[in-house]
Amino acid sequence: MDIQTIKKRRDFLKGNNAPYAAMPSVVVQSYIRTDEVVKTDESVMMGITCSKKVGNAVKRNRAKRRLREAGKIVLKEIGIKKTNYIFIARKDATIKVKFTDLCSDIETGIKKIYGQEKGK
RNA sequence: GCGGAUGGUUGGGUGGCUGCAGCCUAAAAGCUGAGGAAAGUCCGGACUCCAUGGAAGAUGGUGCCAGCUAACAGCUGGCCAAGGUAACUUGAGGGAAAGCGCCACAGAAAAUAUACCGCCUAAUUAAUUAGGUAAGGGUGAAAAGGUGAGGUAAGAGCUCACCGCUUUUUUGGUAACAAAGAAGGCAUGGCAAGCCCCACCAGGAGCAAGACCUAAUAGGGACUCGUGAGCAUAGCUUGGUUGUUCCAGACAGAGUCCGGGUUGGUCGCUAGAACUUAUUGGUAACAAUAGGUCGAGAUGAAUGGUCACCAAACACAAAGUGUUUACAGGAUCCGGCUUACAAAUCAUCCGCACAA
RNA sequence: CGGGGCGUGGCGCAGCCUGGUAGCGCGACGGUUUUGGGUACCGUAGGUCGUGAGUUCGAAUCUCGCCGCCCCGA
Repeated sequence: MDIQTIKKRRDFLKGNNAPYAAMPSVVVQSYIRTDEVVKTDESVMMGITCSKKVGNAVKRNRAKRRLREAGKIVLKEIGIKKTNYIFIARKDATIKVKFTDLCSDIETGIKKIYGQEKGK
């Protein structure tokens, strides 16, 4: 499966209105793309947000790397086509938590979002 | 041994599996892949554009002297002052007899001087008045040379000795400055990180600079000014030209508004005032010569995950186990400054104590 | 990459240029007025002036370094 990165600012802003799941180490947002332009592109897209609250440049870089690595592993398993996933790093927790816990947080976060939608 | 001073170095290491970015390639394989501060963005340059060059002013900066440097507010060496027993450290360290301003409160007086308590003389019963004086008291951060002696009605650089100060001469030093001599009898309170004066330096903007490609036969529309025109040959007037003015010079087009398209790609982009070793010159900063080396180039932005062993520190402590390993991540490049930094380590020097 | 501003009682601001006493409004607390509350009046407490140094006799104020926040231009 092909995993692309989200590069446009407006794609991130769409995530603000989308359903989200706040886990101890990460916040997950996700929505299904409906744009005319990206209709032909069926790949899974992943974006990472890492604000200044997380810390200095070293901490932000480390959080981004961990999320990128963990997101890749998880989305290979349960990623849905034509869907955008946004992972937001949290202060201290994203860096300090064990890698396997980070993966499981992302997985349960995604399942939470789409489980709720089906329930409604 | 204890306590200090100065300057420097390292900034955990090795390997396996799996991933990322660049180069190379048809593909694979392979190679390379953050720092001493990459940081803060505080200075200085290179580079690019403003066609170019010069001058002045404004504004800003620097400020003992000499040297180094591409340049600097940097560095090196020296001088002076302050601190320290010392090694050594710190210092925006020119000018207050160019001018303006300020010095709260207290105090007589805060800088053209003046006189509260005093001291002395005269008038005078006392008190007071007139005059002399600035030694003493008191105020203050600071009071118009200091100490001692002479002198005097009491005093006073009034006189003398020493110290300080000013002017000047000589000697040493490239210089800052130092030393010695002579003269003056004291004139010049402090603040310039208040305005200012003097000397020196600086054109502006910044890699989102700038250049090219694509969409695209990319350009179009409106207005204003100019290429020139007017007068009467000469000459005069009139355009913009990176923030002001002027001069030289170059240019033939320039400016404003409306509307349309893009938010893409390529270059700039890393071989350089580079790093390193040796020699020579220099007290040193540094320079020269010779040899060797090539060490990131991303653009929602690359170093991650995991395992094993070793190293150091700490805790529990019999082996061993557990925890920790700082500050911190390139964004055009370089030289500095400032700030942050676990732990380890090297060299030189000083003081005290003890031993020989 | 470049430029500018701010930090002062619990909150919002003066004072800084031109150095010497930190003040105003709201709020807090106590009292008076009222049957009670509000209003009004009187009084009281509360500030390392972001932080570290320097200049000065003396720094919220002047100068430099650092920290935090905000804004602007390309």
